[in-house]
Amino acid sequence: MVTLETISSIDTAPRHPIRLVANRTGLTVDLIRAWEKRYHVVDPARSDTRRRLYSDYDIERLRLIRIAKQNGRRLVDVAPLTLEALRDVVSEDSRYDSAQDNQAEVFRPSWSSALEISDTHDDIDAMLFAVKTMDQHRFDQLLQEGLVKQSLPSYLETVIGPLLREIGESTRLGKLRIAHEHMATAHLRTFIGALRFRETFTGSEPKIVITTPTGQLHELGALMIAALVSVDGWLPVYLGPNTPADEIVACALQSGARAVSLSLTYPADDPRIPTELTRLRSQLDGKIPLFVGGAAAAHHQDLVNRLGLESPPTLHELRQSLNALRDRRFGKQTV
Amino acid sequence: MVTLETISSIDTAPRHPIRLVANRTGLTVDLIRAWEKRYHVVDPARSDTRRRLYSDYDIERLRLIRIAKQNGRRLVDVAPLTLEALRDVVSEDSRYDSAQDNQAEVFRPSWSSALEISDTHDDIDAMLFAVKTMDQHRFDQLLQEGLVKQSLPSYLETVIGPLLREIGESTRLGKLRIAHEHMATAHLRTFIGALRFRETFTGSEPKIVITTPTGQLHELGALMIAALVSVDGWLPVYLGPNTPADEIVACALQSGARAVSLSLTYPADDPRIPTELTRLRSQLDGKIPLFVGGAAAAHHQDLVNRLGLESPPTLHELRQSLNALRDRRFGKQTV
DNA sequence: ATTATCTGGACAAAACTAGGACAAAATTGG
DNA sequence: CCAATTTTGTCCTAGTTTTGTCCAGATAAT
Repeated sequence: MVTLETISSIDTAPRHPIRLVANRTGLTVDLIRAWEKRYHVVDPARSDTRRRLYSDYDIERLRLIRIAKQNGRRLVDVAPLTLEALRDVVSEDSRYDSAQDNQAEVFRPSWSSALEISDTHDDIDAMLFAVKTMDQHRFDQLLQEGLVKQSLPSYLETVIGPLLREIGESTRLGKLRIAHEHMATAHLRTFIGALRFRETFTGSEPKIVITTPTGQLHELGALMIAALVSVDGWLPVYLGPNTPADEIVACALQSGARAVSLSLTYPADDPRIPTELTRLRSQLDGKIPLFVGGAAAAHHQDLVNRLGLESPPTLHELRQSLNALRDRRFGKQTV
Repeated sequence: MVTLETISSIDTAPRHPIRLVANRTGLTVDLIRAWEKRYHVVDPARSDTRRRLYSDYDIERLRLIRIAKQNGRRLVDVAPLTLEALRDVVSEDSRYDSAQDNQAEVFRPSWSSALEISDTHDDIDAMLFAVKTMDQHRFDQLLQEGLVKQSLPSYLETVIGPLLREIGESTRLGKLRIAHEHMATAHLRTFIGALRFRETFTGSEPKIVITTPTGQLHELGALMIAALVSVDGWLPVYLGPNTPADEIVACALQSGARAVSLSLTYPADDPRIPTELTRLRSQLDGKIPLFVGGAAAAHHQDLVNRLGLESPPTLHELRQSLNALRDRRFGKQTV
């Protein structure tokens, strides 16, 4: 059935520090306190040392109030409302003119008990929360903000990659709906896809064909690689997912690519993978190196070794290999 | 207190701040005040600090007056009318005015005529050539340049749509390789996906869930629709391709969407389509209209009629239907 | 030892109000 | 058709309220 989780299952146990609440709601710590001071918007429990401890119920309230404010409500008017009344107001505003986002659902953070240490973990948590609550605008905002905090490569490695794994995992465990995953994927697809165009190309960059082989429909890994290598002075020829070996070869030859990179994610045991890889290897001959990566690459370690493909275990090492390859051909000296 | 609940009958209780009224009516704050100053179009109550507080009745009046103005009425004439008289005027105007879809006119300037048609054909040729020669950079450049020549809706309709058909056709006939199609698709996917973000969202737009049903893997049509409706004041909730009916329903409910739009392309005879559409229709009930479009929609005409789905044959008509739906906020009150 | 949170208050930015100015657009008159 | 007039949307100033941010000194957590 399609029924959403019941509202009554909201947890009122106080346990979240103010910082986490700020991360999830997109409000600042100061603002949450100011609202409490002025209108008693929420009235969190306190630890024995007077630290505020918020419940999921409180977080949901704050989230709804943020939305109500965006709809033009005044804080004075919405502050005293109960959670149910808040839902009604937000939902009414959304029905007749609609809002940022709307209806709520419980978020039960199973894995965030004591882990809010690192900055990136907070970011990912906030992103997951935005996905769970279908807050598209906030999700885009978080993606964008996260990028300015660090370089593109480290961002991809420390935030986007883990985020993808979390979303996949949560969906598999039923903590996220497929619809949530789809929405997140669509946004990430556009976001990462657009990253390629941050770089300016001179036309003299070596080209690299990037795609996934037949049967592999998940393209986000490949897209990440495309964005990544464009930073390092490659021109990605991105073919999207599910490309037959013959087509990859044709493309590599026509475009004069210097390398080919494949991303393997799911399913890991697709019988077409060995066939396609072997075919690719033989047709590309030894002239064009073939890189293989992704979560499912490990399942084919033997094959990769036998065919002599490159399979750097991390994005970082992939970059290094590619940089070496790029410089080698140019005759530039490393070391 | 009956404050924020009943919407069945129009409430005269004053409770909405001016910003919310502006959001709902699409008028500016300044304009609402100016109308009050000059003609006492509405006469809102005041809070104890002289802030204006509007009732649902006021909002409905303002909304009708805006429509009356768009239909060519002068403010002087409609300002003193009662709500009932306003309804009569508006419904009479829209009866005689077949082009009640004023928005479309803005984006479809009359000066875009014969000259552009040949132009767009040249553009499409150039794009096809860029695809054939795997000249990604040129392809992106052409996509970008084409957009500034005309409005987004007409661009999608006259250039991107035909281009997609050309590419599909050419690939089927063997004039283009699959690799070419893949590359073009990947670039178009990112390009169209990013178009959504050209619009600035105020948070007051009604939402529309856009996706393709299970088995339909081609998402570009759906993506075009997402870009299209975002210029008309909708907030697309884009789920990408291949979404099961249950998930679509869950998403529509959770996000409070006012409409759902599906794109059917290939395969046209997938047996899952009737099942999924039927399921969708029954679970969405009559409350959320379901739009169906795309090349394969014609194959299911019977089903569409039987289920009472909306299936506008062109993008233009889809826009008109959606615009009408967007502006029809209050249920049609008989008499 | 450094970082996070607490309280209370100060301050600044944003939003609203009132009244009026101004120019674009529409209408009227010649 | 042009010119004068009216209508209408936008913008400005100045004063008020509401709201967001910041600071200082103290306590707690890591």
